[in-house]
Amino acid sequence: MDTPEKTQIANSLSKFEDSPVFNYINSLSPIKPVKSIHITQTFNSLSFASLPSVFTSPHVSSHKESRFIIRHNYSDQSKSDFSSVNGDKVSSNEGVAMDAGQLYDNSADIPEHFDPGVSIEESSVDLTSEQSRFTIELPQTLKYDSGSPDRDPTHYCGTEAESALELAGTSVSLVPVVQKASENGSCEGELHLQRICQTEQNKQAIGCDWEGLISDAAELLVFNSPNDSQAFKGLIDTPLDLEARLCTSLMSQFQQNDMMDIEKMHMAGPSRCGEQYGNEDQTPHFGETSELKEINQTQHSLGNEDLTKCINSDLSEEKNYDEGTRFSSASEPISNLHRGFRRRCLDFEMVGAQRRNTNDDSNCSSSMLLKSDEDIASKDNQVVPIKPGCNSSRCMLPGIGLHLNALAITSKDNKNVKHEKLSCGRPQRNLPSPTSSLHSPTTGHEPRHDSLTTASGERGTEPAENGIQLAEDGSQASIYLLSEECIQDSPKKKRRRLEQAGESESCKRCNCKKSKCLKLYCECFAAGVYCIEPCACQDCFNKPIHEDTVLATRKQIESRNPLAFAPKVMRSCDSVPEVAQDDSSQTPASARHKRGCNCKKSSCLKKYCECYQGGVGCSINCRCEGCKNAFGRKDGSAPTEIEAEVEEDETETCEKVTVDKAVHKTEVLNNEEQSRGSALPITPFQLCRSWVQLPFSSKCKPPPPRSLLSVGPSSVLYNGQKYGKPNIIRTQPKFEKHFQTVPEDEMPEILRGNCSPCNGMKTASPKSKRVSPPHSELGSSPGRRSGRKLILQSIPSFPSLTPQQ
DNA sequence: GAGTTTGAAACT
DNA sequence: CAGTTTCAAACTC
Repeated sequence: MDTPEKTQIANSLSKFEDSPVFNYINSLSPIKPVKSIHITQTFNSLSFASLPSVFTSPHVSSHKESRFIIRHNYSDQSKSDFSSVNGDKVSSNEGVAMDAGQLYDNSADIPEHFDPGVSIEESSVDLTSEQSRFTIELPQTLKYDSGSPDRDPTHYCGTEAESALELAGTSVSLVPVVQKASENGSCEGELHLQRICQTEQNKQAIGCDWEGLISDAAELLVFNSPNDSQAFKGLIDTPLDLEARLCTSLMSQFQQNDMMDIEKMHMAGPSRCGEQYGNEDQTPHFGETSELKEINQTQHSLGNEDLTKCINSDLSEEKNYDEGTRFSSASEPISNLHRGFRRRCLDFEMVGAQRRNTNDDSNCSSSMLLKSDEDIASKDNQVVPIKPGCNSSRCMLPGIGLHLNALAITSKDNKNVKHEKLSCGRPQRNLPSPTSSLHSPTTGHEPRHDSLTTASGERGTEPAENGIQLAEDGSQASIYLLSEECIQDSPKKKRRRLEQAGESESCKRCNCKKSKCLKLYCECFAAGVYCIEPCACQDCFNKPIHEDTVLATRKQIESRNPLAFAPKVMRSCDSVPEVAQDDSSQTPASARHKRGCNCKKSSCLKKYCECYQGGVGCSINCRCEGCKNAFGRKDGSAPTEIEAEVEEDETETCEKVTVDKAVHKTEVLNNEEQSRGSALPITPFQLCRSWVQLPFSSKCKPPPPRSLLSVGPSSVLYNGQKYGKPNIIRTQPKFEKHFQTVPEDEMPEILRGNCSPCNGMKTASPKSKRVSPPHSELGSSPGRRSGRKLILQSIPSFPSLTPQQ
């Protein structure tokens, strides 16, 4: 599309390139220029939305990922331009990203990426051009559309170079597919991508309204990029239907927030759309603000906005779902978390995401790239579930943006997903994490549920269908299943969700009565998410309405303990897969509780024990008495068994192996490490990074969320559990459920990764109840080193984030 | 669903 | 830093 639009885009691109932020980003980490792009965007976004202390919190970083940022950028700038620009840059960046990816492992894949990238660019260009058209037209007619669509496209092209590339690849293929799909309107399950494309096409044809959908799809694609083609297809397919449904039902509420939610979802992970929407209506998450406002304005302007949003939400959800499925394959546990994230993700989560981006970029980007590669390969297959591909380093990657997504899917709900997720996924409580949950497909799910719940009735029937289809497809199926469940508004389902979510933490619900949900007692608050419907809290101040209060309180708490909002369970390695691979064996404990537990009566066999709850074995840091932690005792006895088994499996599944090793090592190493007292000073940034790196990751956020973020660890635990079938307690911790399916990738990463982060976290913790020994992990594990390098690189990004705050 | 237990978080 | 209190989740009945 050589049209003037392109020229505009090119100009915008040049602007971006010229922008100091962009340059800064590029300079930051050699690892992933692509991410840098994101970052830049994030920065922009950040500037828009005040990302207060939240960002500072590691938690946040972990959870959120590029998405938010990206979107923000989009929102900020002419999206179309962005997209085009991004596309161009992406190509260039891709090279960098590719390099990073190569570093990680996927050198082989890189070429593929490039190719896809090229194709992608073209495709992106087309999209952008189309989008630009829309934008142009829309402004006239529908402004809001331009925003969403543009953004999406931009996301597509520019946001995540990796994803973009991947997406581009997918998108390209998708477009045709979509068309076909639109014509045929066939298989929803298989052809999410097609649907998306269709939706896009339709939108184009239709106009602004659809643009939003398209953009959503694009976003989804971006996030899902890896497996996108499939996921997208599914998304696309469903979206149309869903759109109609959702739109009708949800139109009123979601519109504005959807974008944000989606973004958040991506970042944080799945959370209930409905809830989020509801909340968002009141107020966006912590971070939401300027961007949302802008979006909202634009959207509001259009009556169709609702529809678009709905669609977008749907798409995003679908995407999320898809991602979730994919990622779920990678990171299962995330699913639940994602839900919560999505709906409630706070801005800081965004920040976290950003951080993640930086960190994850290395990891994620690599992961993304890897995924993308895989995806690309899989794309051809269309529906092919991601699975094991992940075995390779890529598996790890999944976590990055996807972790949240993965979390979104509850193990129970998504059996298929679990299997698929094997590749990589990460549960994160905080989710804030994690992770960021960039994509947080799960969030998409949940949100959907919430929102859908209302609409669910509408969808309700379909879900089953979708579910079936999805079942076939696997990842998608899982997504659908989730969506179905979510959709099914029946209280029981909700309950299940909540329960699951609660377990997973993704959908945390609190029951605070005296803390006003402004203390770490409150799980929601601790996880960096707003309280939502399911919460039974009293006098709750943890709501968007009280954003200022929440932020202030958060700052306070963080001032006391910078790591307060960091995931309790640390995944040591988020860093690069490469490292993870190397480290896997070396790294002591892939996941450990940040501070360690202090159990005296529970023998670390009940959820009272945070370690157990997080699915992590107790470590030296723990001061527990009579530790019988099924995931790993202080002494390491129990875990060893599991580990041994795991090891056996490892041979088969590298990831698993790594995890187990990690566990063993962690235990053993922990001892060693403790003795060593790894010096790696864990600065908050590092911690954050670590979080970010957390594949969950996130996670983040932990996403970030204490537990959320802990995803990484949980994954580890899971790994151990999974692998360690023997002693494993059936009552798996929240994470465990997720992890059951936990993708190997995650595990490997964690294992590989090195656990430095954890250590850092521990050390960083102000209270420092726990011992700092963990440092050893970082230092000890080679992988860690590599991870650190990455971290360092990524670090620069952080500063920017905080400053923005 | 109410009550108890538990351990983290917060406070002193 | 240690001890105590507060709090809410986890658990039990």
